Amino acid sequence: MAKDKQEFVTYITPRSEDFSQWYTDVIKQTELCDYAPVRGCMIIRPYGYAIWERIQAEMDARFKETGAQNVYFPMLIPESLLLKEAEHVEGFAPEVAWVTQGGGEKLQERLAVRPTSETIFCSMYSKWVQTWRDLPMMYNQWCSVMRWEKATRPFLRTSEFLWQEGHTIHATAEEAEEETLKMLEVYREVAENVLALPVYVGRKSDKEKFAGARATYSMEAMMQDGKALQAGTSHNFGTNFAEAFNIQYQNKEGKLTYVHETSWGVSTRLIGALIMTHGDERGLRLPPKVAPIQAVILPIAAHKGGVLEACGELFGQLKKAGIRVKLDDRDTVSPGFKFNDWELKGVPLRLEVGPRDLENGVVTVFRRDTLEKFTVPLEGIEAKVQELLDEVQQTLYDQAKAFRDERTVKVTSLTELEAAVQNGFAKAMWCGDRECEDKIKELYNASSRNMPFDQEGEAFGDTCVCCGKPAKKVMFFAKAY
RNA sequence: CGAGGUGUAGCGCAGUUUGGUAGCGCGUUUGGUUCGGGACCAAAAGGCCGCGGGUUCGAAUCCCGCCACUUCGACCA
Repeated sequence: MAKDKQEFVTYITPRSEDFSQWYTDVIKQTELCDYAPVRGCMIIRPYGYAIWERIQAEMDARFKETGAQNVYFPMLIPESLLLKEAEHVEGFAPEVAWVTQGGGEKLQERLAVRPTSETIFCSMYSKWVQTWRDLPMMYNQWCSVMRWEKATRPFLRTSEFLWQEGHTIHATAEEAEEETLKMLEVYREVAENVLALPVYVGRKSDKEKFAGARATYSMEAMMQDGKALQAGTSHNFGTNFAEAFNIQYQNKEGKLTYVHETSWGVSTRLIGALIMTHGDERGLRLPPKVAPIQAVILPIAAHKGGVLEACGELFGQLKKAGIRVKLDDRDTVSPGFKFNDWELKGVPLRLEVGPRDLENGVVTVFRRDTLEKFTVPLEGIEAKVQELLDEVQQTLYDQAKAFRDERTVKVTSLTELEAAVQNGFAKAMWCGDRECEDKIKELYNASSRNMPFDQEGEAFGDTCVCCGKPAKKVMFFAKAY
């Protein structure tokens, strides 16, 4: 035991030095995932999957409240189906993986490994929908999709990724738009209240919208290197797909009418967002509401009498109070190792129980968010832990929001925009022309993110940041993942 | 797909310039002492040096080809 080693030693690359390397280090050391022996694919390991399960649980409960039902559709989509909607094909064709052979025989028609499932949902809608009484139909599926990405990065962009895709059809344009916005709001609420990720919600430009959509809405989060991460999307397709797939119902007047369709999705990318938003020099910091382990109990000098017993009792108390708690009673590693291990893994609270604590009837608590260490009486510990968890949740959100707000800059010239996107978001007035988006991308490698809903209230000028022509749109620009 | 970079023990790397038969740190195994911030001592195990070909008495090292990974661009949840 080296007594002189009092200071915390980091084993990961500092964020400030190389953010990418820091991200890679954190992922590796926390054992969230590993690279698979398959091009661009990753293996999600137990700890990473546990986080995904928490996200799933929170999302799924809300989906059900909105009336969406879970279903499962096939992974393979016949080429003819995929080709039916022109814009959709054009958008996805470059990144589709194909199955051309089965059981040693060449297939008559090749099958796409789904990059997304609109087309196969549509093929079924056309059979299922007869009358206005059948509407709306609201489905969701948890599955994986595959996109043959050129450059991949764990959780942020992999060839295959886990996600949730909701697909709904409605009788009217109004209902479809309402659904699209409602689901975006569900995403925002989970992102901010559960994941502690402050997001900007708004509408995508035509350039950036989903292939085949009439309108795409997104939530955009800011990572600690100032880059934007699209953390969830909700699309309104209008009757685009309905026309291509002939999805019609008989309305109350007995007239055949096209349905209005939506889809919405979030993916394991949210885990990447958690890491890149909350992580620090010691690794991951998980908001208590998504943390698979909210508090870890560490026995100190466990070989001494009474310590393990006290830990076991504390564990039982907290578990009974509904806290996701873990007792780390490994006798193979030192307490110092465990401190670092759980800090790296982002567990919000650490409860140390040693002989000294027992003498005083307290536990030593360490907050992962503020790195504060203090003692708390064993008496009434459940309530105190719950209170601390709530505080950590709030602090992480507040820190992330302060960071984002500070780095979101209103700009009125390209010079200002260039400076702003170096370490955050530029909020600018924009004429709405594709040419200006392209130019900003070309010059500064920044893309349009989305337009806030309250355009009137947010406006701060009337000329385009790029071309100087009249502009009514407020748009966020940023470098993006 | 364009431009770089890297492939050597589970992980991180040195060795390649100037060819001579495989090294370091961490981890792992065994034993002992430890335990309030990544413990210490001792011993041990672990290699198709990315793949294929060539040059050479001899190749991790030189030459040719391929593959994989990776960074930055273009494309994307």
